[in-house]
Amino acid sequence: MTEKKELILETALKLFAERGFDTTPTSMIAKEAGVSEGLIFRHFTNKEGLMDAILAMSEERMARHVKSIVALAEPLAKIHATIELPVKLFSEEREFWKLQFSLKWQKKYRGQSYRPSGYYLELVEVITDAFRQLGYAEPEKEVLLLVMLIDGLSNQLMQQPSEAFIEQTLSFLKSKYQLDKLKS
Amino acid sequence: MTEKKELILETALKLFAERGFDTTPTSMIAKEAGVSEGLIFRHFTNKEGLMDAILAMSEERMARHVKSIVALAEPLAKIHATIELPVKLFSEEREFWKLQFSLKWQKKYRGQSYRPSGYYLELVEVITDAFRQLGYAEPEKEVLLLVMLIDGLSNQLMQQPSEAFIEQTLSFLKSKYQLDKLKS
DNA sequence: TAGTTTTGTAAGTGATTACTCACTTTTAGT
DNA sequence: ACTAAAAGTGAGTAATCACTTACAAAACTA
Repeated sequence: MTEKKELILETALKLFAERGFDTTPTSMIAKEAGVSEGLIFRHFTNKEGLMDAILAMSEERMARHVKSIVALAEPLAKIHATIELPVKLFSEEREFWKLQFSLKWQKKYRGQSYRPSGYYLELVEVITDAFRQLGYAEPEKEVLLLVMLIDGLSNQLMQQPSEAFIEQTLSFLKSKYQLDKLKS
Repeated sequence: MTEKKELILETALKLFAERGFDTTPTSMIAKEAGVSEGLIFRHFTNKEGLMDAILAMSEERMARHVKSIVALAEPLAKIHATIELPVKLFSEEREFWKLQFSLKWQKKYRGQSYRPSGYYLELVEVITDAFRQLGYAEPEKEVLLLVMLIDGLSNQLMQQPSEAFIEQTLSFLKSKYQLDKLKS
């Protein structure tokens, strides 16, 4: 990976997240990155190839996050870490994950990288087990609920990313998943 | 509203939902609707004007749904109806609401019609009150939780719209909001 | 150092796109 | 029936876009 290739990748990511894939011309990416437009096509073949490279990065980063959750010992810690995941994601690389989430609604990319991939299935499995260990009656459904909650939380974070709001919401959510709550 | 104007609106809605705003040329809309391309601009000035007209429809339809929820007598019925809202939306006019949700992530339209508008604020207020009546300790936060849940549910419905799945999920969610559950 | 591959550039190019314009047809008010 | 406004058409047009090509510089290999 040469310096300029990486620069193109980062610039494209930033611009795609800010303005969307279709509304960001390759000429703009080149200009912003300070390289010739042709270089984009030398390295990534297509505009779509550029996006695919970004998506591959996403896959890797997410896999790392999931790995760290799976490594936790306590089932409750795993669940809490999962709740915290979107906050962590956005605080670290906001634009990057924003792009990921917006892609869910684009037909073009829903078939490829967003289809439940390895790390997602692993996380679901691990969290199901965590619920089971905690004595929940319907662990599979609880996972689904948690997934929905996290999706919704991500949406909220995009629209209201204030520190205070995040803190409040997180602690409220965690209080819903505590040892002394009923498990029906 | 002439017949052809309405035809343009419906066709554009369908195509925008299927293929996205930016990747749907006005020429395609005209061809599919069986009208001349110029007519689109006569009626809606811009391609963006066409989208604005669609967004205005959305506002109206959503307002109707909210009104019917607000009209319910029992607080629990209001909450359950809110949970059912996304299912109702998607079963009735899938493409239409899909477009709405995808727009949340587009900068262009986030400032305009998607900003918490009248009906949304009213619904939040009413549901907050419902939680209060049911004796929940923190009704404001419960509403937020419910909003996130509904966002997440909408996401799920887009990816897995099978009847059985919807039915299961709905009844599970409703069971979480029952009179005999604790309200901490 | 000679030769080869890789990285980089600048200037196109054809296709597509949103939008315009000159014009005709239909509708509606009096 | 006359007329003015509104609805509708079809053939442009300028601009933009993804991508190509011919070529040069740099980096690697022997």
